[in-house]
This record gives sequence, structure tokens and C-alpha cells, in this order.
Amino acid sequence: MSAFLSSHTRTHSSGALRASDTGKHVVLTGWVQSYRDHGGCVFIDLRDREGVTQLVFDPEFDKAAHEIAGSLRNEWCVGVTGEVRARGSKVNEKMSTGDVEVWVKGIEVFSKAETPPFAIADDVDTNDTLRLKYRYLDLRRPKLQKNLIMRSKIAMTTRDYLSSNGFLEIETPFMVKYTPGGARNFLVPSRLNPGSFYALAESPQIFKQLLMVAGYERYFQIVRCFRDEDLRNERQPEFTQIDIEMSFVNEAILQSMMEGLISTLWRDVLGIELTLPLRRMTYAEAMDKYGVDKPDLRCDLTLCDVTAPSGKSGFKIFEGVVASGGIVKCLRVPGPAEKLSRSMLDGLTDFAKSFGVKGVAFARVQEGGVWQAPFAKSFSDEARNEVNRIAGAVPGDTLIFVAEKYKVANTAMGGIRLHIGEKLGLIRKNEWQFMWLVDPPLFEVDEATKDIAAAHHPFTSPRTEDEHLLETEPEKVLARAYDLVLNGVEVGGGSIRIHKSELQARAFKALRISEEDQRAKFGFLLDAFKYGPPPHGGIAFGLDRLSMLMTGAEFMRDVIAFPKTQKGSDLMTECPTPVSKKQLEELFIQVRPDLPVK
RNA sequence: GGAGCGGUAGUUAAGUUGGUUAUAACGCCGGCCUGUCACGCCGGAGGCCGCGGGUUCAAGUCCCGUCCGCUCCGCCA
Repeated sequence: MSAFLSSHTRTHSSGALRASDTGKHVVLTGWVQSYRDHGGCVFIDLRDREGVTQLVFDPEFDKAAHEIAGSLRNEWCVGVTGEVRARGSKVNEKMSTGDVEVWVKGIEVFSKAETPPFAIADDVDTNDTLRLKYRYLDLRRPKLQKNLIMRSKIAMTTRDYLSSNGFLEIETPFMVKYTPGGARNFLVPSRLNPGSFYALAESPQIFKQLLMVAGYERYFQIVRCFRDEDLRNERQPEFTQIDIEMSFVNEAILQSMMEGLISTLWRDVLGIELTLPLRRMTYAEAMDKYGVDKPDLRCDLTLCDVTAPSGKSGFKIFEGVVASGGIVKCLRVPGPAEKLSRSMLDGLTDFAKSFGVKGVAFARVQEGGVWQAPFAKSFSDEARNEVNRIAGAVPGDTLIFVAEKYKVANTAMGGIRLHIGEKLGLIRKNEWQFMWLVDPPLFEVDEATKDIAAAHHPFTSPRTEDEHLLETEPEKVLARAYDLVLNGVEVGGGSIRIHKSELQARAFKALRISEEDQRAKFGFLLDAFKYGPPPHGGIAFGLDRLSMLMTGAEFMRDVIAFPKTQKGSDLMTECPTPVSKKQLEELFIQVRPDLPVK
């Protein structure tokens, strides 16, 4: 037990002291941020999670403390007692505690520190490997501490809001039945059931619906989900959802309740008032104008579809694509044309190729609507004028074209739109652009295999007015689903569920899932739905993504205390690892290193 | 599954057409310094150039392979 702590309790955090505290005797604890030894006087910046305070060690004020101060080094953990004094003319404007300093009378070194592998400061640029290996040091950095403090506040505010609106926080299992389809599951072997496995839940979807059947009416959970898919900046193998389900609601009621949550978060955590209701946009409009189902509305550039005129333009490449069922999308970049340099356009072609397009075409619009482009001569005047009209092109503009299959063209052009927006500074970084994306398709059809799959999940309700198309043209059926999009990021998504077994049977049939498969995969859910299920719907928000956006973090790793790398490993604990033969035998598992890695 | 970028003192980087002893800044160690706050001044130590092959009289540099990290496409109902 520390002698210091047996007689002292911390009185203030290091970020708390102000001029009004002058004269107080205080006890502070924290870490040495920096030391400045002047031979006589020694200055120490003491850091804790709330901030930094300057400590003064003057040999004439306290000789013993001054002697210890001379030996202090960065990241030593110490406790001090002392007197708050105003700094007078020596105020440090850069520090929130810069009006005062603490003249130290007593100090205890709780623990010394080796020189850390990187400096504990926000502005230090260090590679990710090192940061992750010494995560506990990285987490000492003020920026990460601020992020995690805000994340905690987001979670608490969410609990408060939902709880005060009648939602119950109910836990659901992580170890669940494996169901094929959808995201790949992590598997957990069952020692008590040789050869059988649990799956780690990719979401609590089915359980929250069962809670509705069970009459709990309003459920939420801040819950970990697990998906064994390839990772990205915004994708961790385990991530956290704010999972919500409500009975007796339609889209309007649910979305309004969620807008309440979002606006409460923005008000209580960020101090920003949002204007409600949030904007709605249909999936069709989003794909048409932005090429994606999560448009970033901070950028005003929009796409347009010029398939019709391109198909009879005389330009062989476009005509060929249109004839084989593809589309031609165009992005109009307002002039003057010089903003888009030749090298920028060339770079764009490489960028676009990463989306699988074969090429990108550019045309500079000149007086009279004439194009300056390599293919200008092969493009008929009539078609060109029509393209100009659709795009709203005026002299000085640059038109960018991609001709591809529907999905590739849209994905690539959606990417190009933001790429150009970024390069030209056309994305308004200080805005919060929310929108509900509504009326998405219920099913997705694989272009190559013609396989049909649920776009969301198989329990999503079709729009009532589209139900009659389930058997005849399922690809045209739109869903009672919605995504909440913020600044081009999908932060949440959900749907009104099917609660009538006849409709569910038709949906399964459209998905070509046999009754046998239905029983095997979802039998318990179908059984449950025989016993008076209420109409219900829900949504799930990505807490990691919300935290990222609200803190302004560039990387998801910066809002997660102990994140994993792109290969799913934890560099600090060095996991995953092989396990002993004995452990494997206990689980009746054999490892096959002879099989090829796919 | 695919594309791109990166790996050189503790850290961040530089390293020319392959050519003497691999630089710099910060940090670290020692000394000096009573008002600094990215303190300052003087001195010093510190290298498996990710790893393994190859080419060459000679490789941090060129070639092949491999590992790790990052970004993106596919994938993520």
C-alpha cells in the first residue's frame, strides 16, 4: 500500500484546476507528460484522462520534493500534494489549466516507466503495428481517451433515451445455432457434444423477433456481433450494435422514435440541434443520382443516366454496352475545366479500374455544347445534345462517363463522384447530412448465377402494394426496409418484419427455400409465429461507426479500445494462436495443415 | 480471391545511375541552467536496413519468394 494513498485522496483531476482554485491545497495523481529541469526550478506537466496541469518544484518551497522531481522521467506515475497558485504574467494560453500551477510540497513515485516505444502525444505519427502492440500506451494518448470517453457517453445516452421510452435491455445468446447463408460465422466447438458446434451470433436478429412474440414490446441491447468476413477500416470481426425492436409499429412510428434517439445523441453528446424529421430518399433515387445506397449529401455533384442517347450515338463502345443490357452513367463536373487537370483525369482511370470498369471517358464541353474528346467525332450531334440536356451541361463543364453493367457502372461512378468531390474540395466537411434510405428492393439477383437472395434478411416485409409481384416479378418487389445514412456512411438499418405465416411462406418460395430447408434453418421461428406474433419491426445502429463519425475519428480502430488488424489478429495478446494437441483432442478436432489455404 | 502502398537507430523519415565509416530530427544517457511550457546550451551512446534466396567484384538500393501492417475491390442476408 502506498504511504501517499494511505493519507491522501485525490481532490481534483488534472484538467479541472482554474484561477478560482487559487490558494487551495490539492492532491493530484497522474503521469509525467514532460519535465523541464532548470537546475533550480523543475517544471512537470502532469497528465490524467481529463487534462494536464503544470507542477512547480522549487527547492526553496520544498527541498525534498525538488530532489525527487529532478529524477522524474516521462510516463512515471506519481501523486503530489501542493498549493494552487496563479501564474500571473506567465499564463499558458494553450492549456485549459494555463492560468494556474501547483507548487508541490509532497510527492510519491507510484511507479517508474521505461522509455515508451513512442511518445504519448496526439501529434506523434507512429505505425499501426507498434500502436497495437503497445495498445495500453496508445490508449493513454489524449485523443483516444477523448474518443472512448465520448463513446461511453453515446452508450449511456442511448440507454437513458431508450429506457425512458419504455425499451427493456434484454440480453440474447452469443453462442447460437449455426445457420447457413449470410455472413460467415465463427464456430465454437462443443466439448459436451463431440463434433457439434455453436456459431457466434452475427446479430441477435431472430432472438429479438422472438422477444416480440413473447410480448416484451420494446427491446434494445448494446450488443457485440461477430462476422468472419474480410475486414476493412470500418469493419471489425467483432463489432457493437445498438439493437432495437418494437411491436405494433409502422415505419413512421419507428423512424420517428429513432430520430428522437439520434437528435438526443447529437444534442447531449455534441451540443448540436438537428432539424427533424430527417430527409427521406428512395433507393431508386439514390442509385440514379449517387450510384450508391448510402449517398454522401455533403457533396452536391450528381450523376445522371444517359443510356438512352448513348445507345444510338454512333459511338461503338457505348452502343455495345447498351446493346448487351448495360447502362451509361454520366457525372457533370462544373467548370472551369482547368480545375480537372489532365493528370487528375488519368489518375481517375486507374481509380475507376479498381471497381472493375474497363475505361472512363471524358468530354470537355465547349461553346455551342460541342465536346472536346477523343470520341467526339464518333458521337452524333443529336445524341450529344441530348446528353448535354440530361446532364445540364454548360460550356466549361467536364463530363465523365462510364459504360458498364448496372451495378459496376453505379459503384464506379459513385466512387468517382466522391473522389472528384474530395480532390476539388466539394465535400462540406462540417455538415451532418442525414437521410433515411427507403424503398430498397426486397431481393437481390446475382447477375451471373441468377440466384435470388434476400437483400436484408428473409423476414423483411415486402411493401403491401408490391406483394402481388412476389410470384411473378420478385426482383421488382420493394421492401419495408430503411437505412439511416450519415455523410455517406450507413450507420443503421432495419425493417418492418413479416408477421403472417402465409406471407412468410410466399417470401420463402420466392427465395426458392424449400419447406424442408425452412424447417431446418428457422423451424423454431416459424413455430413461434404460429402463436400470435405481433406486427413488429426494428433497426440496428453500428455503435462503432456512430462513434467514429461523432468523434471525427478517421479509423474505426480509434474508437475501439482493443481492436483487431485487417487479418483479425490482436497484436498485443498475439491472438489467434494454435492450441495444444491435448486441447484439440478434448474437442474432437483435428487440424489439417495439408489442405490448401483458400 | 484480386489491386495498390509501406517495413532503414527507441520513434519519424532521407538514402542519388548498385560503390568509402548508412544520414537527419525527435527521443534516450551524462553535464550545465530558477520561469519553462515542443525549454535552452554542451557532449555521448544507439543499426539483423522485416525475413529467406538470387544476380554482382560489390546490394539498404536490382530480381524472386515470404511474413507483417495499412488502403481499396470482391465479400459483409
